[in-house]
Amino acid sequence: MPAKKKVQPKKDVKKTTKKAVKKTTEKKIKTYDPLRGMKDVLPKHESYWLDVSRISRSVASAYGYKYMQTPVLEPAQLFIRSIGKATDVISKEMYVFEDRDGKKVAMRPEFTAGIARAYISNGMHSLPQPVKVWYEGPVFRHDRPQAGRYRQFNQFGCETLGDRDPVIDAELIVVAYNTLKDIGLETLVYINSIGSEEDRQNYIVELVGYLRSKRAYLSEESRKRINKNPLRILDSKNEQDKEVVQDAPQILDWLSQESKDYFMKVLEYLDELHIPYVLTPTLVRGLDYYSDTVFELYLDKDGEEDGSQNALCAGGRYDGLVEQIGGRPTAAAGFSMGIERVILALKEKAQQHQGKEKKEKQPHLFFAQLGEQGRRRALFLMEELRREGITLGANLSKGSLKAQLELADKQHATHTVILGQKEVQDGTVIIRDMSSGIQEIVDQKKIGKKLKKILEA
RNA sequence: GUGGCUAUGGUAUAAUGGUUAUUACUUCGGUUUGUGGUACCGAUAAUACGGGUUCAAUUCCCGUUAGCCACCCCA
Repeated sequence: MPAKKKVQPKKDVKKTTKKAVKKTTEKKIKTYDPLRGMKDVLPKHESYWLDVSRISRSVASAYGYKYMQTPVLEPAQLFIRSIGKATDVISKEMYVFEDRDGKKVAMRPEFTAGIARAYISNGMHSLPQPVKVWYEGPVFRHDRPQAGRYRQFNQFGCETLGDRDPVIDAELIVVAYNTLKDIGLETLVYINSIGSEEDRQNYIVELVGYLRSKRAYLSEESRKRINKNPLRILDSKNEQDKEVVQDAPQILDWLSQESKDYFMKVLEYLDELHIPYVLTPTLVRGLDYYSDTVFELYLDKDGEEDGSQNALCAGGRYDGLVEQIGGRPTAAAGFSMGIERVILALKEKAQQHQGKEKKEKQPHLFFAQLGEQGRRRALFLMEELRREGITLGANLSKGSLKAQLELADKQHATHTVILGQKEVQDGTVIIRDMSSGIQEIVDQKKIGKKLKKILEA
């Protein structure tokens, strides 16, 4: 304590001098960064986001899926009941809080539960079955951020509710596969069946028995999981564990005949569709509601080993979920895709292929204006042109022609329309070819036609 | 949640226990007022935050925060 007291006065002196210096040199207001694990999507990445969105929705609707939205906020209990209290997603990752009425709410950690809830809330069981929907939007998980892993991220996904048929499972996989393919990513489908609830219970008993007998050879991590979550040991990355798992009983051998037949049908349909899949007996999903078919789509990197965050898409059947949250028994299945991961993969791919791909020069137009008269006339003319479907870049707040041409150049404009005092008087504009520098005087009434010609060329 | 690495203008970087913290790009302005892609000049702008050691810390130490990586888990 006495030592501390000695230091105290010194501190004060330092603080005041530092502050004094800061105050005179700058007035700094605290700035804010995005919250941990949250990302700004920047204009320069516009095309990634818009392309992925456009392609995924067009594939989904081509297969007959309809768009739907559910709220970001739902009763916390909905997710707890459906995903499972013991799962990591619920027990340590969900954003839960009390709203101003003291109601316990959660930000959705995934879409499926909300979709199932909406199916019940809106009496969708009285629609022709099955009901096929797609969705897209942000979900939230308070996990530790890493490459390809954020606390707020976006999912695109499809769900088919109200029927149980292997062809549905196969269709969902095709939609996921084709979406990624159209986006430009070749993937491999990893697939397994975890059977019915009963099958799984029987299997777990057997598995735990086996693991206990090999307890000594397991990693410390996995030993803890024997009782808590034995299925997860199956896809452990630990080398020791992998060896033990190799000889472990396989869930496929414990499926009921019905589940086995069902799964075989799914695989047959996939063969029919020429979808490359890898039968993966160790694939188990982290959410409680899955039953029978489960699958994941990974980037098809030939030879390379999968990183941990490479699952672009995952899904499966969840026949018990709707009933679990209070609806009538309703078979259902679906998948969801991590948009950030898809974009990450696209960016990596773009880097690899840099230089190989030609940059297509799309004609882009710029409108430069000079002086108050020119600006007024420009406002009017651009409005007219836009109505004709011609889009132009411009910066009306810039005064000098030099600055505007500079901007036109930065935007890779192929042609620039120039309008100054003189042109206002004459009722004309100058159209400048940016690569050759050749300029042409055009009557204002004919700009539309002229520009359309340029755009078509 | 656990462990490892990291933190300098908007971006990318240099350097240092001691004068005014380097350079490039970007942004903005200018090089005689109406012509860009080159050149030149100028302006803005940083040692993440808090504490400690020291006469002196951006530099060394500790904590916090954030980022990256691996694990856990997941999209």
